[in-house]
Amino acid sequence: MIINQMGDISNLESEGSDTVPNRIQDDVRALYLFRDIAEVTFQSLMRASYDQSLPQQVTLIREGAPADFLHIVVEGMVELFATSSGREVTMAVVRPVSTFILAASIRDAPYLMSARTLQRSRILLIPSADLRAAVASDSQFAMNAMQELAGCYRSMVRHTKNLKLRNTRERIAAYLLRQSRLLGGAAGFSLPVEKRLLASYMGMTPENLSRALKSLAADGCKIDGQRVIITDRARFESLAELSPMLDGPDPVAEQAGVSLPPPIAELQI
Amino acid sequence: MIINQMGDISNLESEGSDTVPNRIQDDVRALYLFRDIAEVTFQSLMRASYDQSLPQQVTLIREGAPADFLHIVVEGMVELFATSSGREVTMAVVRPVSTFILAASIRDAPYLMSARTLQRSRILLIPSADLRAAVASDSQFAMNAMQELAGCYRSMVRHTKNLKLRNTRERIAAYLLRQSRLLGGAAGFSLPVEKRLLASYMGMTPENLSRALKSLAADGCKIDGQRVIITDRARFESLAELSPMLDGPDPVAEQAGVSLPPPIAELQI
DNA sequence: GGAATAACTTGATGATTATCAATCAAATGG
DNA sequence: CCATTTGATTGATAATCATCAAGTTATTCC
Repeated sequence: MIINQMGDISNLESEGSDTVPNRIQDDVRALYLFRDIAEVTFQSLMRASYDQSLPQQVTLIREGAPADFLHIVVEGMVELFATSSGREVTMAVVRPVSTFILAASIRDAPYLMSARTLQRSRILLIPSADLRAAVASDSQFAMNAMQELAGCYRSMVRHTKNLKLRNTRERIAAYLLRQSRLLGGAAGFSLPVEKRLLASYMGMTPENLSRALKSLAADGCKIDGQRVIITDRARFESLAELSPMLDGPDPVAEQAGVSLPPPIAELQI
Repeated sequence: MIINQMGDISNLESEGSDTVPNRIQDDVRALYLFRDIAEVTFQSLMRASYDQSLPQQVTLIREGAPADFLHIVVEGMVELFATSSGREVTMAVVRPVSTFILAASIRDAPYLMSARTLQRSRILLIPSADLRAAVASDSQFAMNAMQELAGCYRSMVRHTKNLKLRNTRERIAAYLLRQSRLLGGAAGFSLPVEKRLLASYMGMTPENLSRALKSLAADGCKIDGQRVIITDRARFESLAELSPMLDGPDPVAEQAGVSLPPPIAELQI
């Protein structure tokens, strides 16, 4: 295990796969990537993998480093971000149970994003070499990886289109309406991540996000802290102008570590 | 053949695959996607495919339509673009020999981008159903598709990082320096596409591109029409600040229809 | 619980970028 | 070849967005 090269990881608990609990194996098995693959393939991956618990605010991947592991978030929350000359932007936030940086592992190429824990997290690390061997030997696994990567690509295309075709206010409105739709059209929900991450993901400053959110009250959407309430759906929808080509539904975005988590539903009282 | 549904395609010459010339088959065969796949797989795809010649300015794909075909540009030039409420942005420009919209074909999902010819073009259409069947039956083909899609995803991640981490001027400088690097560090070259397309691809208006290009003369890069001359490499490099994580090299971008074409080299006299 | 930290908000200001309008240059099509 | 169209440039202006500098609220951690 070469984790300690990374410097700022301490207190880690790495263990052979025989210690990956069944509960976790079941969760991982349910991921699209592993669906219907041969049991022997899956077991060999589990056996080769490392299960580590990390505190909050630990950098587990630095962009540019060789992609030695496919990562799977089992507990907690991980931010994927990118940096350049001092600036930093959020590229995705990953919640359980999801893989991330599949593409780098498959291509045996350097990571294009960095990753840090936003909470105490439990991460399963599958060595990329084992992953590639498994993909080469199990054609169902190869098909799954192919489908997943095609989906990742399409999610990123959507994200790029959003950035280029909509301005700040439009991006926010569309995002909020998509969140509502993910909950079956719920009028109220809570934002899944801090606003600073949301702002960075959507390509704007926290200040502008704050102002824009406030201004949306006049268009049928009220925000109070983390809570969002769509007060005038018709009005808000006409503002947001959702379109299937920009706004999905996107079946892959959930599990593949390419966007933000789904919203948090209201408690039914 | 259902092409005529598309409305604005006329004068097309669709033909059975027995008429796809060997020269073209050889070019297609050389694409990474088809490398080392079984001859029977390749031949069945060629037999199922349509070879069409299209005039300039023909829309061959509309976003939202089902992805009935994988496209391969054999001659000419094709623009991939996206639209939303009246606005339109260039997502890629594809030159021979390259595939495009592989992800939609593989996923059997709607196209996320539209496509139109920028010149008189020759396009090979491979029915997506045949493509998926071939991928399912030929594991080498599946591996190639998987690798290609991983590369497409990574190219799009790079593009998104560029949009979010750099301002207009920085994006332009980095782009020009990348172009130079593609020609082995050539000081002079020509832009591969019209500036309006370049501007839109990089997420800015033609006016701003024009102004920024002019201003770069003071930083070591002179632009005259389509011609670019890096006059002070050291100075220009320190401005552009290329980084491997944003600027590649990106081995996939070439053949997969996810970015702009390479620059045009100077004639050696 | 209360201090300390971090996140969020708000206002003022400035930089960046888009839009509009006009001109100029280049390419296209009879 | 010339007329027409399309693309590129330039200047003036406006909109958008970022930055800076407070404040305020919320969270975290003894």
